[in-house]
Amino acid sequence: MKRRNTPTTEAVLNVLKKTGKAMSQDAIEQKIEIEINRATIYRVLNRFCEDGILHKVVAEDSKQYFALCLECDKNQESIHHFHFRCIKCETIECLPGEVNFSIPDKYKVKNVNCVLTGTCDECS
Amino acid sequence: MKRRNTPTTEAVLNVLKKTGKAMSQDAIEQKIEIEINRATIYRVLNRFCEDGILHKVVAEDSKQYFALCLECDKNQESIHHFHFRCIKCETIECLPGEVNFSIPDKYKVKNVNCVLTGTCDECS
DNA sequence: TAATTATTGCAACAATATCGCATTACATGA
DNA sequence: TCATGTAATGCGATATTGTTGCAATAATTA
Repeated sequence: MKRRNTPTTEAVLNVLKKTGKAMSQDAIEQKIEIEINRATIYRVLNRFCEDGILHKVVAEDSKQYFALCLECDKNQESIHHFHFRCIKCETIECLPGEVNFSIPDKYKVKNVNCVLTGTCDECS
Repeated sequence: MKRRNTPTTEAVLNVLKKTGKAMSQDAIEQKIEIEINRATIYRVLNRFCEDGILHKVVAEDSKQYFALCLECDKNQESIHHFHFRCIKCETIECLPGEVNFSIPDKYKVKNVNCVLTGTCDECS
């Protein structure tokens, strides 16, 4: 299934590039210039995730946030990093540090979802 | 506001003690002997969280999971640990390791939500 | 330019979680 | 033991988030 370039896909990517942060569908819809259906935004976001262009985090507000994969490796085995969610400015940013954990051999970790919540630099 | 002992509160606590894992409202409702309303279970769980008896994690399935605070300190500053969610047996367990992260000074972390997902010891 | 098929919008749906309000029942003091 | 204040509960309604089916649209390419 080959992907197609559409105004929608470009607009979504541009918003994410511009803010440089992880955003929810809702936040994206608000910041975007053109009008895009909610379901479509989700589909675009999920498609980008499949393609390794975006990654998804679920914060403890139970919402999904999507961000550009920068240092993420395209060869699947992405380096998992922490995310910081500021409750004041309501943004989520990817933190540079890698997530380290130790776990018994037999356990197989397929996904890592780490979000720290609090107030960020500017809001503290 | 003084807490009261009710069959509901005891039943919920007992289920969590018995399994020793983090459970969702749904899982608790299924395992419990008596019939308790959904909203009530949520209220009981949230009350226990306020009292520092339980702690809550949100997994990347966007659901809330509640577990007994064992090594959690009652003096608020609880030691944050990783959680492991097995997609096969659909349970979440608290891992012993502490979550270590570094973050710029001005940032203030108020909550840590870390969930690893995959297959556990028994299901691998 | 026509044809193929990925993409979109709309509406409906599912699931999780919360809230208001009337009712019930726990716990305490008399 | 009983009466009373009020925390806890059940019910229904509601909010929010995210997904899906289907028909219509539009991007690619030959």
